[in-house]
Amino acid sequence: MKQSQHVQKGLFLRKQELRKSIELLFFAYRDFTKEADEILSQLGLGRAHHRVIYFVGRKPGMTVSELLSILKITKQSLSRVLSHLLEEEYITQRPGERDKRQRLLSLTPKGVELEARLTDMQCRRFAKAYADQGADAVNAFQDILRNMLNDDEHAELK
Amino acid sequence: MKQSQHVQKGLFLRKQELRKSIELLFFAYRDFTKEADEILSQLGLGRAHHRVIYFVGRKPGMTVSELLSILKITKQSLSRVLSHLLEEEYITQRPGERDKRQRLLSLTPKGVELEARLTDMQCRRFAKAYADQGADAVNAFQDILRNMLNDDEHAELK
DNA sequence: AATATTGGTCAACATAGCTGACATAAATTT
DNA sequence: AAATTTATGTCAGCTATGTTGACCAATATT
Repeated sequence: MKQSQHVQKGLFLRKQELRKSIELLFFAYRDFTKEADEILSQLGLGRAHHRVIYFVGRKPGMTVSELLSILKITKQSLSRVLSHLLEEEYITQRPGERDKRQRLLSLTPKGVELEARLTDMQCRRFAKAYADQGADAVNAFQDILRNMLNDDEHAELK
Repeated sequence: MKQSQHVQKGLFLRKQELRKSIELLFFAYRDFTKEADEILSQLGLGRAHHRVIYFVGRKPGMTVSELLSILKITKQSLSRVLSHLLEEEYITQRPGERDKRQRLLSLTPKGVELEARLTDMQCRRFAKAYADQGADAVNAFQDILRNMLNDDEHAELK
């Protein structure tokens, strides 16, 4: 009986620990995104626009298909956001060289500026969160996040 | 010149590292929530319902105000979700004892069951992510998430 | 020449946020 | 006792971001 109580208590503590992790992730993600969301909303943009600008900024000349497979949203959802970014001249497109159907997407100077502003902001938040931690801690943090990913996807990050 | 190039390169690497963190967080959060979202959508519920069930489950007898201040959404948004959960009998309410205006919220057995199912699932994902890591790593992970929170909020988690 | 791929477009819908205005009941303060 | 604050509800309407399904056009590949 003593033994099973001990096990029970152990499981309970572990469960509490895991619930705390769930909550931390929820609140951390919310606070993390909020700052950028505020800037974006002043510009009449949303988080969906941010994602597009971010990933196009990371890989200029990216195609619509590539973007779709990263974002995992429908063509229609992306199309709405992308047309807006083209109209507002955050993004430019040029036809693919080998395949002329493709639209190779890049940031305009205006897009580069916004991307840098938002990314710098988010990098600063990470830098601050990492500041009092050693290299081992940062690696552990990244490893754990990587472990949370679905195994079958994200080949490039694993 | 050599020196400034070195500094430049250092900054560049650090920036890349921080961008990787941004991406990891984005993908990890997406994969983390997806699993529960699928269950929920089969039941005609969404992530907003999940949050309510989760936090009411964590603290039975919670009031609407408390919930509002945790979730930081508007009364109207919460009201929609909450009425649905009451109708579908995932949640019950009783008037407050000292203050009869309050609605003290609790899970019904049906609500308890769903909460457990979803929380267990998310706990399992964390347990898996923590599995090959030591206690130091787990603590570092949680500390870094805590550092990402806005300082002025989340007194209970800090 | 047939088929597959890349991409766009239209219509309609759902979810989950938001705002503003106003109502009611109960508790607290003056 | 009256006034104010608090906890909550409700109505109407808006926005952002996701969804589905149907269909079209241009271009590549076989």
